[in-house]
Amino acid sequence: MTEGVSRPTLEAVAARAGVSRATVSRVVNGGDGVREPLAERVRQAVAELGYVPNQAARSLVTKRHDAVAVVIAEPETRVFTDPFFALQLRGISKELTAHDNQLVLLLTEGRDDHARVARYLAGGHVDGALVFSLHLDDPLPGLIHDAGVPTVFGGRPHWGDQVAGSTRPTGEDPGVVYVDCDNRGGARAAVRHLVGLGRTRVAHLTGALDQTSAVDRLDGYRDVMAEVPGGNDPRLVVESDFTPAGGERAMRGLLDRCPDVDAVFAANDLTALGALRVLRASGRRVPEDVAVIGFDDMLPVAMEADPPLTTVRQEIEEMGRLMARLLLRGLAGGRDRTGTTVASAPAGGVILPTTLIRRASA
Amino acid sequence: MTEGVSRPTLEAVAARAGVSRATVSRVVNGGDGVREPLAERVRQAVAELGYVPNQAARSLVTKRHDAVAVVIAEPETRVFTDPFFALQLRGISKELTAHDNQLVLLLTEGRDDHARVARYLAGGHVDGALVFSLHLDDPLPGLIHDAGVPTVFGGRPHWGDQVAGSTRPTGEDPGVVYVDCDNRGGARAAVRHLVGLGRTRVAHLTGALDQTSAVDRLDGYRDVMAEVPGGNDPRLVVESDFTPAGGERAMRGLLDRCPDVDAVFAANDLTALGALRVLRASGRRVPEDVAVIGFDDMLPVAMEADPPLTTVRQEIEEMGRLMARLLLRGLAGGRDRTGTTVASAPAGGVILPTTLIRRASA
DNA sequence: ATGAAAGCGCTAACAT
DNA sequence: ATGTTAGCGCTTTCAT
Repeated sequence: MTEGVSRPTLEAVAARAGVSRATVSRVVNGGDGVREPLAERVRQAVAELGYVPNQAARSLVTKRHDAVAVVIAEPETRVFTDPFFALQLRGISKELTAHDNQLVLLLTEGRDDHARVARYLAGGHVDGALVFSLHLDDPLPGLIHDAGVPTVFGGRPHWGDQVAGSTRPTGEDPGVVYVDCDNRGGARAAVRHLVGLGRTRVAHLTGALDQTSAVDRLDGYRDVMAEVPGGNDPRLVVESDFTPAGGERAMRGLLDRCPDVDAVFAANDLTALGALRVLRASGRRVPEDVAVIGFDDMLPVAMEADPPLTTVRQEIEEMGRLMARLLLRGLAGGRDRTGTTVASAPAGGVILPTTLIRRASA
Repeated sequence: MTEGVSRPTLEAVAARAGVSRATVSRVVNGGDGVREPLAERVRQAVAELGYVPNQAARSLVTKRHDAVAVVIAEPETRVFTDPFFALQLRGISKELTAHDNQLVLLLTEGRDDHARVARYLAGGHVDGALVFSLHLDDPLPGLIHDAGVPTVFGGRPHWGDQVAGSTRPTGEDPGVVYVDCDNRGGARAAVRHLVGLGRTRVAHLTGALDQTSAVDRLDGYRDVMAEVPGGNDPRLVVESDFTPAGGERAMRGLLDRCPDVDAVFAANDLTALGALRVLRASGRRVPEDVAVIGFDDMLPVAMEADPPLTTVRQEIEEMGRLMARLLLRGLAGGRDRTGTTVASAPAGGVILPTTLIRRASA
């Protein structure tokens, strides 16, 4: 661990090139309005001295940081057993990098961290925030909103959508920007596929219902089942929690109450995995006796399952990219001279499509 | 996406409290040498105005950033199908947060990104770096070393350890600090367990051998097998790549050449998963006919495998914490008045122990 | 113990 | 087109 000596400043470059600081600054920041021979001399000096601008000094005057925070609020362990966030991060990172922005990662483990994050965001260290908050009762979105930082949410946030039955939730804050996948549409496609297979007793193992994704998938299931004769048997819906253990539990309960079930739509791949195991243990064959579909296309789980899982894929990385792009666009487009951000990002949500991936389980 | 108005400055707080800027600064930074009544007035003003220090201005004078970069160099997809980095990140984040440091995440996808990262690090935006680079031929560690930023590596880096047979690799750069798990010892424990079970034909499916972890695990396997009669049959070692598909391929090859194999130590859980499937397809029972052990204790893979996987667990999150702690300690301890870092972090590597987790597969 | 003042390195008016 | 200059908000001597 060695420390370099103090780095050259604009001043030093200016001296070396025999110009003023302002000229160097111009060249370094794009070089408009500097004649070529001079600009070249400056670039020379920059290269020779290995000059790198001091970001702190720059931010101090520009009030820009070229940095955005990624806030992941997840007290549960799910984040860390699921490549979901890793993929989102990759997408975000790629997009940010392409626009010379840095990614400041803020992980929160619970209530205590919320204050810290809110303070950081309110402190104006970053130009904007990308926020993941999966739980309906999470105060973080509100805190962040109050912090007044331009924000894009990952996954539909909960505000004011008590009416779970509507396609576009009522009371949605028009100023809130978010990116999500088409949970409801994906669920519909899955259940339709099952019904199309001729299955008549199609069950649903839900996700944790304090997350909008779980609610939306349940809604999608109901959309289709409402049109199927005998499809609204409430016993076919079992609440679970997105985990394999939860999937097992739910599947066992389901088998008890509805031994005649011939298809299962699980809220995610992990849940499907648990269901698969219980089905196997019960002597049922998949997909012959019971067809199973998951959600996420979480690799390697889906592909390595036995049998390989038919599932609804969401383009996770693309969601990340999109979030970053929306935020950056908002930042670039915004800000009139009073410092107020001009509305330029699309308000409301952007929903990415899902695709049904057919493998062996359904 | 709304923008707040400009935030209060030190000046404003000073005016409000009726003191000088210097006094406010003292209170904000710990408050030594300010008498209580006055200090309290300042704290009042800070609270009333909701003052948060401007980090850019502060960094400009202190030359500290209270931020460290986490560099993850991983062109492969492995990072994103494996909760490994997510867990490390969590550990790092916790430790950093506890010391009021921010985490700047730098993901690299290939050579192009290396220059960018090197520039960023050399640019003095962060106080130090935590670097993950899994591949032996990766130029990044070298670049980072040249950048002169205090650094702690995750996983033993490759420099000068061509002599794979020694416990402490010769030629190890004494200035390099890294944290790793005891890959070799863990491998030994796994293989010893297999041998203790009475297995005589114990095979090893290696990881990608351009990664030190794979090499070390192979070495551990060889350590034990060298003492077993007939243990150095080269056909029992099959090169693989840490993926399930690779595990399948390797296992098939192994079965062809050594149908009498009765135990397999896979370089990681994913590889074991592939092996498990091939074994099942070949009609062999696990563990009765062939015992299988993995490495990582990667959940949910290991626990949800069929049968649940006996494996070598490494404390991934703890490794992350430790890396951060070492870096921070080096930063805090270091720096005499000339700005040169005083050696205070332990040179060389810190190796965390592994534990064998017994489940059903061996 | 407190205040006054000098920058940290940079950008952005404003001159020329 | 280029140079001069005034800060950005903070910490840190140096006086008092």
